[in-house]
Amino acid sequence: MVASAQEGSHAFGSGRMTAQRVTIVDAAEQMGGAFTVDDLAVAARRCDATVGVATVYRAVAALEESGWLERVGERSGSALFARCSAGDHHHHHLICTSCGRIEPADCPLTAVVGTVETASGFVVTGHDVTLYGLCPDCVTGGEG
Amino acid sequence: MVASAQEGSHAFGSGRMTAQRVTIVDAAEQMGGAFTVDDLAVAARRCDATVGVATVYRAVAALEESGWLERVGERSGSALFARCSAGDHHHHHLICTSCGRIEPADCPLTAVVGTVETASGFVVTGHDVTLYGLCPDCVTGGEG
DNA sequence: AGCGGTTGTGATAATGGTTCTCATTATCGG
DNA sequence: CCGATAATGAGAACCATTATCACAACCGCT
Repeated sequence: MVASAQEGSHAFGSGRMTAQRVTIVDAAEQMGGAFTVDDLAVAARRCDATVGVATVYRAVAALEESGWLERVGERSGSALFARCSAGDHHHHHLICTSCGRIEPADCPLTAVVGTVETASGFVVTGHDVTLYGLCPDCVTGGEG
Repeated sequence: MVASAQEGSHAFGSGRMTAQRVTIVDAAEQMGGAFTVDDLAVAARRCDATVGVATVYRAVAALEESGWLERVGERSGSALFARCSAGDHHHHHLICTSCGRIEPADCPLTAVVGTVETASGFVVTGHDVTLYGLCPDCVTGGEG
């Protein structure tokens, strides 16, 4: 399924669905795992060579705002983004250090925040959690 | 206690202990909570106006390498560092969103990693955790 | 279809943090 | 003190990101 400019409600939530944004959304959908803004710009330009860098940055910002994309870390100074497949649900990410695959993970912290608060005296209002490891494919394929 | 150039073993682990590095280490010790490289450079220059930015960056990199400093996040595009008071012990950080104070916290994840692994099929090999909240002082002083 | 207001676009300049360059200087073991 | 070499400082270079600005596309309205 490919994004369409005709949709009244789209990945951007509000805002106009322009041809460039369709291109960018399509490119993002075809990305496997995480990507930088530059990766996305390169991919988008394969469909429409006229798409400007600034447009990609703006589109990514808008897509992140709408929750369709999520910032999942960084790689050598560039922000990494990925499709968010977990919707509004509070979650974090499992990043495979072998193949780069990114999966959402239920927040493992809610159960232990109280313990941390008691131990530290802090009132915890938010947190970042990123788990690194090997995805099932890389575990079975790479072990041994 | 102030760093001394005479010590054979110092914050840098290996490498030469120069006057500039002493200045930088002293400045870092006098910082409360987290600071950017620029903050540190400004502070160091209050003692020795000739300390260059590049030197501070290099010193911070070396101090991070030796474990004496730790990268604890970022603020508006600049990396944040803080003295590591937890030594080699595996830990994370509690960052007060009100005063910026940073405290080490025991890792709350070890107990639940197994659950995540079972649920996801990933083999978790590492993780980043940062907790944001209000430190005891800001809770009692800022509430009500 | 025409209009006006708004939003998005693209090229490019600007910004800002960080790293690199390189000649010079300081440190350290002997 | 000496030689080897790591460290320094000034500024340029670098890179990701953001701002600027003139122009085009889109929307609702008539």
